[in-house]
Amino acid sequence: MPTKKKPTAASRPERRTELLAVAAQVFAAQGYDATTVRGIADEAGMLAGSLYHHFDSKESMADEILSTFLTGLRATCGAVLDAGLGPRDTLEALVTASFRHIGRNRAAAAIYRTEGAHLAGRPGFPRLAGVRPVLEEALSRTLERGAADGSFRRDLDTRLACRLLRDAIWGTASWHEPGAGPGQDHGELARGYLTLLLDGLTPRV
Amino acid sequence: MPTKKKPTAASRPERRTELLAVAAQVFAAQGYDATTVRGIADEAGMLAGSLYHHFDSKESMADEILSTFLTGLRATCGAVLDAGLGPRDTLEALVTASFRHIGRNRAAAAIYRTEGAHLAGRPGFPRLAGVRPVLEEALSRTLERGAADGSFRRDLDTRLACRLLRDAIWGTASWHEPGAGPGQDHGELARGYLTLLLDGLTPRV
Amino acid sequence: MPTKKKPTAASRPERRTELLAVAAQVFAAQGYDATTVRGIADEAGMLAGSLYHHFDSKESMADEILSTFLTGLRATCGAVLDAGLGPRDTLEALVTASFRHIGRNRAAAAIYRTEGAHLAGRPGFPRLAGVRPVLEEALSRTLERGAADGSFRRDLDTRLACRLLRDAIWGTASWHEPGAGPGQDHGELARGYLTLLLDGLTPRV
Amino acid sequence: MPTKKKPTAASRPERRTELLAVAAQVFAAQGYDATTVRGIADEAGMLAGSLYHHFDSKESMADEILSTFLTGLRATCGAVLDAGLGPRDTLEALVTASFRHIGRNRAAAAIYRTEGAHLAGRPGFPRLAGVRPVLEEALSRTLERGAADGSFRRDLDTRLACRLLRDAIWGTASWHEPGAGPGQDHGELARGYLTLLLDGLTPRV
DNA sequence: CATGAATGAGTCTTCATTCAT
DNA sequence: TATGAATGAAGACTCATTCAT
Repeated sequence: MPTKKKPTAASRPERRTELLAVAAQVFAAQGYDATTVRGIADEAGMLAGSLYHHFDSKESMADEILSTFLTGLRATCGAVLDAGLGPRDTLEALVTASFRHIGRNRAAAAIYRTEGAHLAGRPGFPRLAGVRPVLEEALSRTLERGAADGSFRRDLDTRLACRLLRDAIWGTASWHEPGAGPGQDHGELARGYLTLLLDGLTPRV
Repeated sequence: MPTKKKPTAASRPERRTELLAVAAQVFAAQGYDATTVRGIADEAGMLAGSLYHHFDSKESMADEILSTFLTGLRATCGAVLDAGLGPRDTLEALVTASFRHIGRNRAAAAIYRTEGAHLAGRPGFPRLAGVRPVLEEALSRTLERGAADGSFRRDLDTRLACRLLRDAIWGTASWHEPGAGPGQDHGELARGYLTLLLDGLTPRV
Repeated sequence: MPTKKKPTAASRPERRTELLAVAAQVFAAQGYDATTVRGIADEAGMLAGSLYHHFDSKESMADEILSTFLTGLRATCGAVLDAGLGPRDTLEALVTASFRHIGRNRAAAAIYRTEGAHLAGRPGFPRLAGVRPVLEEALSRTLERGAADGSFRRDLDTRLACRLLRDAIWGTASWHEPGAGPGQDHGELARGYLTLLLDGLTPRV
Repeated sequence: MPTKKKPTAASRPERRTELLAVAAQVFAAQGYDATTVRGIADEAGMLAGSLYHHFDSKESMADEILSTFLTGLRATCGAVLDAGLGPRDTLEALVTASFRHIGRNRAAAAIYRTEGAHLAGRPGFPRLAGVRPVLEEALSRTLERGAADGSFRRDLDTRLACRLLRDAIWGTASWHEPGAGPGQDHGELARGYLTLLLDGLTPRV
């Protein structure tokens, strides 16, 4: 029987995704530990026990939310790095793409930013445990490349700059303004940030 | 009667402070909700129940840790703003002082950064509820002043810059490297960050 | 939406009632504070935590037991007063009906008699807090009416007589003889008491 | 060494008595189980631990309060019975003396009435465990004697009458009116009650 | 005698999870 | 798939009691 699926994951992938979106929202709003399975179920219009027809556990929900988000981020960063652009353009593309990915997965990003470190250390988050900080690595490599070839200041403290960029990018995940439009901002935001940052990174004329 | 102490809040202030330091460490390492009172007590070398001789509740411990930290930060920022420096020097001083305060209260800062938003919304954190984002306000005001008087670029997007600075500063709270020396770094770190940032903020020659 | 039930107050009313009966028995036997939730659960053949599927708290159980009992007593007294009988017949009916109600709810009555006053003062017993002493009021009114119209001695100290009656009636709640048959006694008991009491209240021939 | 006393009872009997009076008040007001040792200590102006210089345990305090009260009641009843009065006078004397004793030890009486039955069943109340219901026995004997010799109605249901008297007497322990004068009432009260009761008990002319 | 810090047992309550219907 | 009753393991908190100072 080729249709044999995992025991508990027996629901339409459609429904799964819906439920994960709800769960992500609740996790982001209250924190993973403060979120009860019943809280998620309430929000989804069902009873707590019913969630277990779709997921193995509360942990597995969060693990899936986060690893899906991170897989997407990895793909995004990988595509940018593989595009063969120069350091400056690569940096721009990384920032822009990150903003977009975070903006499109606000809840997951918020969970990851605030609780990723704690959760990764726990058993029950296997997919989260081994994850490398992709974005940070991409930034680091790009900055070093640019500092070496003169795209950026030669005396740039790349480790510091990397952290600054990283924190700036992830910081946006916390701007919980749900009122803000979902999509179009990311572009402007990224450009604004880049203006601020690049003018500090680029060597003077 | 100033000598009348609350029943539980008694105990010599010395011990209180010690215990709060321990608690802060554990909260920072595991997250507030994942931390058990027994975990704190273990670390402090006593039994869980004994903590209640010094504190009213787990919540009150966290509330006190965070509000003490924030009160200090407010004082720090206030002193800088009151010094009557120009926008650029004020900004430098704010960043330096913040780094120092965060560096000296690493655990509290980490808790605040990762869980402040969640915790402030809960009952049981009265002192945290009404707190204004002091640092952010100080940064915002300083940036606007500098943009107006030409200390910074006149076309500066102050809101964006404020957020960038804020996220950069708070980001350091997460750099958990306990190996890093506790004291001397903050100065260099602040200077390094300022170099990166100011060169982007200052108008071109 | 009348079908919207409180989350915990759900469960079929049948089971609720059963559990409350068990709880009442245990409360009556050991006292409210000395009763542990686990003790009730043991008696009900379930685990302590499972009780919280039916009730919000230990307090709410006792509150419901007592307020249900008192509501019934109020209805009983009200019906008697509304029957339009003369003072003497009203008094007889009040005593008889009270005995019956107490006899049919022995456990609740015992709890109320011994702990009602203490519990009503605590938070967590909202339904008990505002309750008027219905039976006492009914007795008082009837005695005064009878003293005025000559059904009882004109020089009757109604306040004293009211208390005597009240204490006599409630006293039966303590006669915990579980061996005594549940039903038929109340009638005889009430008649016996009335003989004792009325011959003292009725004017001499 | 003839001055060797019990280990913990090492305080002036004076102080002991004071503290027991405080304890009785608190027990009566809140119930034995709901009363904390610290609550008693607060009321006594000392710390919880300090009470253990005077008493072995919370249980021993209550046990002493109750057994002292009951010993006094036994003596009182005994004296009345030994006076060699007729049934009617004996009954009057019993009621009057009981009222007085209860009125002078309001708190202890209230504790006994509401919690005596529960507490006597627990270990830790040795002096309370074996106690006979002296008052009830005295009443019962007197009623039977009177029914036999014609002092009371010959067809009197002595068991019922005994209970009625008992409940009426103990009922006064609950009349918590702390405003009411402490002493002089008991006489009037007893006389009032006796009027009510005796006119029902005495055979008709 | 009194203090106050600490103990250790126990209580109520929560919650993720299971499972028969 | 969904329900709702039940489980069992924990967790926060309380409190009688002890003891060194």
